[in-house]
Amino acid sequence: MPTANQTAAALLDEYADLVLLTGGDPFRARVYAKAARAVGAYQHDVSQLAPGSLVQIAGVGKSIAAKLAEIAATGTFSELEDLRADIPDGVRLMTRIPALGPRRALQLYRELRVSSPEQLKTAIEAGQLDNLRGFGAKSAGKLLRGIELLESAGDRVLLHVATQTAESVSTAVAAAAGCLRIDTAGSLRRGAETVGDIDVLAAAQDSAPLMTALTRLPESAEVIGSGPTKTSIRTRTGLRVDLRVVPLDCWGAALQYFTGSRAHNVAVRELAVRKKLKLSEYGLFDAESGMLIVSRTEEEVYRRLGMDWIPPTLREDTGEITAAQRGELPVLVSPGDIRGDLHTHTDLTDGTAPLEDMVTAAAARGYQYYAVTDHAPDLVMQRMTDEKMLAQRDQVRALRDRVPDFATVTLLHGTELNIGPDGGVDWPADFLAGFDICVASVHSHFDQPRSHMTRRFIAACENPHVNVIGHPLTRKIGRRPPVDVDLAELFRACARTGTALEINSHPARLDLPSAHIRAARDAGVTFAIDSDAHSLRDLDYLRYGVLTGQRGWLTAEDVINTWPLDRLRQFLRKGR
DNA sequence: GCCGTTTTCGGCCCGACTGTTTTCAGTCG
Repeated sequence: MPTANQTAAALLDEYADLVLLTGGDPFRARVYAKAARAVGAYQHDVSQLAPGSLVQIAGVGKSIAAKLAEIAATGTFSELEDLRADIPDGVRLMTRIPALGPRRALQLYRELRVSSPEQLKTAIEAGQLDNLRGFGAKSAGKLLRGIELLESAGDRVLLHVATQTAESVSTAVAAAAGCLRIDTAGSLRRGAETVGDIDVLAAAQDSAPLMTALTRLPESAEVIGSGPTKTSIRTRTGLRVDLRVVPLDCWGAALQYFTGSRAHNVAVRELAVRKKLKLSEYGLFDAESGMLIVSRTEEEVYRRLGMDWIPPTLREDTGEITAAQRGELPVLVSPGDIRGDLHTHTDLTDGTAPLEDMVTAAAARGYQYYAVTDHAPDLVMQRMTDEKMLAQRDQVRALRDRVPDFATVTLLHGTELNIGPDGGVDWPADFLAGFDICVASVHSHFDQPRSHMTRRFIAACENPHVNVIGHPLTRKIGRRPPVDVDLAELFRACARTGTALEINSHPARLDLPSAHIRAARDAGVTFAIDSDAHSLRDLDYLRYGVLTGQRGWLTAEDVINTWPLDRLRQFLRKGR
């Protein structure tokens, strides 16, 4: 996705927020927020498009097209600057405090001149909210806790952390009396990169025992709210968990609704309205008579709306609804399609488990092939040498011959090369030729300017022994930004040279990110979904990479480690 | 501000919970 699109999307989004904050038309704000999403996900660079082409983007009309053109020319647009002058940036930040929305943030600014979370904290402590209409003692306490939460930052957690919490909550609630069914919904079910809160859906006649099971969890630190259909807690680690309980009869409609995303749901509901129907978490109804039509399964709900069932990982309102209506949804890559892992480490470098243990675990997972790819000498702290690498190769060959232990899994000996500042790698061609597979990754010099970084990656792709570019953007979620590389150029180079891009499955990486995968696939790139395991447990991270690939609309055909070994080997020869 | 298998104007997704007020607005998902 072009960077210019992200910039333009952020400005449109900010404008939508400021419209709400200044008491403007909420429908106008929604239109801008919707246009921001569409621009952010658009495949072409909006700064290079004429207004006539800009209106092709869903949700962009003449007026927003003009603003996009203004952004391309000046980096901003005048209406946004007017609102920015009207209201301090801190007021927008105040709306990120839980329980404080645009209306009351504006009230606080107008009546108390409070314009940041810090100032709000001071004002509450000074008792300035006591005489403010609409604010009571409870509001003050709630806002104070909300400000603390905002200050403690880290408001979203990585996928594996959320998964663990969700599984522990689900186990406890499922054991409550009368729980008929339970599943995780929300962004976790959609396989999003990070999770802000955990949504669990359960079915029961009587919800009370389930709600009690949730609030009495040992990890529950605070009950945020509790009613007959919905209870919310905050865990000791600060993670919010929402439990919704519905009758079994409306399971499908409820699961559809609570899975989201919000953008997807809004689009689906608008579609329902156009068909004279009404969709809620309780079912799909005839709008006029109020008669229930379907509600038991998601498949029925989507079918009755005139489309195929949409996998949760696609539900982001980025074209999946149209594709489902036309019966053109891709058959997504699934965990069962994965025949092997092509990027793993052992304790020869920075892994924690010995070769044989890793191979045993891989065989137990039913893999048909498995590549050992320890680090190469240029990462000096790994202390790799030619001799150590060749000795490992002998060990791998010996294990390969140990029938019947490893008769079912073909072992590949590989390495994870380091892409140096100028695109060179650790070894010359004759030594590289001895490997079955070479992954190559950037591990340093992250701040090179775009043109240099792009040349660096392309040089690696053009190396006839480099098969996979590992964690291409080298970002770490919430900790290290992505490198600045011309992605369109990189994708072209990968397609041209027969080099796959990795989808690194580590939950802190998820790299290549799903936002870029579709564009890469459209450019003819193939992918390797790898665990980059440094321990036995890490092998299981592969499932997060599969979710990421699904979010990028990938089929098994797009992923080289779903291919049979013969076809994979031919790809790894890279035309040599 | 956008959009049309009712429409070029008049709509724009829907419901639960909370706090404060006393019938409802604001916030959230």
